[in-house]
Amino acid sequence: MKNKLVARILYEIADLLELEGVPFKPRAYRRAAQAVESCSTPIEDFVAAGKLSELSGVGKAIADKIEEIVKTGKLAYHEELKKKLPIDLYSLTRVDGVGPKTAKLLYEALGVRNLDDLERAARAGKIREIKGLGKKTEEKILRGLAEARRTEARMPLGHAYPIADELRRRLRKTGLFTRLEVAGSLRRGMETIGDLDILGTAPDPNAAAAAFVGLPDVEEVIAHGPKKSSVRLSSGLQVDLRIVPEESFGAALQYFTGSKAHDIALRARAVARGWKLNEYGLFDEGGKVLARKTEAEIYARLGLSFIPPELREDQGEIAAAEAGNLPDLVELSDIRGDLHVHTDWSDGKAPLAVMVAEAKKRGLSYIAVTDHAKFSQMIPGLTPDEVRRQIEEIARLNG
DNA sequence: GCCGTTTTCGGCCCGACTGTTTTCAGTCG
Ligand SMILES: Nc1nc2c(ncn2[C@H]2C[C@H](O)[C@@H](COP(=O)(O)OP(=O)(O)OP(=O)(O)O)O2)c(=O)[nH]1
Ligand SMILES: [Mg+2]
Ligand SMILES: [Mg+2]
Repeated sequence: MKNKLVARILYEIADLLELEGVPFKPRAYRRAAQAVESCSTPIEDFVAAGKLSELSGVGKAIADKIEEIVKTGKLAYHEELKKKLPIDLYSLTRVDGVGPKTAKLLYEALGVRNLDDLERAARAGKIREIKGLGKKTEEKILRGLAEARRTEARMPLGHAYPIADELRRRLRKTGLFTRLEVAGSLRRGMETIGDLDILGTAPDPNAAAAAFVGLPDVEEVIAHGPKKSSVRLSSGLQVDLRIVPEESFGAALQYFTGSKAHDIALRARAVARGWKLNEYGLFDEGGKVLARKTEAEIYARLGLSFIPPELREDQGEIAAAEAGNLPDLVELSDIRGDLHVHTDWSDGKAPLAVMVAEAKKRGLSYIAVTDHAKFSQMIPGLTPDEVRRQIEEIARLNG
């Protein structure tokens, strides 16, 4: 799967164009990069099918570039742009607090091209001498280097869930928060998540934020304010917390759930109506509140049916919501059966009748009983005769 | 460079925190 490689090159092009002062194109390249990155289908498949432009944000020009990357592993346009600034922008901007402008400044002042150069310059105390940078920036860069060198690993959704739950439990225990919800890619149910995004309301936001950055396994405080704080845990996982006024909770949940592209599209929709949408609410020309308490109100006021978080990727869901054409998502209640169930006939814990009763309680219409057969002394299993008897009991329960 | 029941041309989201700034640019969500 070459999605990561393609995204990386597109992101670099965005930074390089931005540094040249080119307007709007950086935004287009970033949007395309993000679309490719968050696409769970290999981008090669789109190329093979000639369907790259089906990705919203990818047009003819970028589609051609993606095809070139997939076929040759590189892109002439990208290499040409890099001649003017021959540095590893992608790696350098992975350092916390280092963006394209700082990377360029570091290259021009000190010849820094990569992370090793950056570390040498920081250790030698050269960075604090650059006009516009200082001691704190140098120290922050030194702290950020190790993290930037780690191989980029997004966390599987299933690993992130329990961590988020535990974090929420610990924050709730401080007694300083009234509401706490998980937002970001975790709420959207993405297969992998880059960080944890948590939204809260609190009577005393300063105290709540202080409790957050003071959690035991916080290794680094990236930002600390009454509305927004960010930390890195000792595991390397970043956690972002937004604290908003109670009445803005719906607008804030909409903002913080994202995705970024979905947020931007919704905000543009508000602008087209002469309104403004931010994490505090939807406002008309005069600043009057149109909606803010719930997400549902925000979508309704923008003329859209409610869009479930799982669909919020700006890949056609807004048009569908406007037309009332949103697909029905699979819910827990849609699960009809369980095709792998053990009972106490082998190594399961519950008797067959209990499993059947529980399955009915959960609204399942069938289960497949898949007890072990006898094949080792170590694992309990059914003999051919027991299988026949179990089949009879199943028939009785079905009857 | 992309996109569209306001448009196929003319727009392109909005705000919080930090550091070195004497008034705001850069980075990030
Ligand atoms: N309006 C707006 N919202 C943004 C922007 N960047 C991020 N957000 C919002 C939407 C995101 O889903 C949310 C959390 O940001 P993250 O960087 O954590 O992204 P997200 O959780 O979607 O993906 P991740 O798995 O963390 O990479 O903040 C932005 O540039 N503008
Ligand atoms: Mg996130
Ligand atoms: Mg985040």
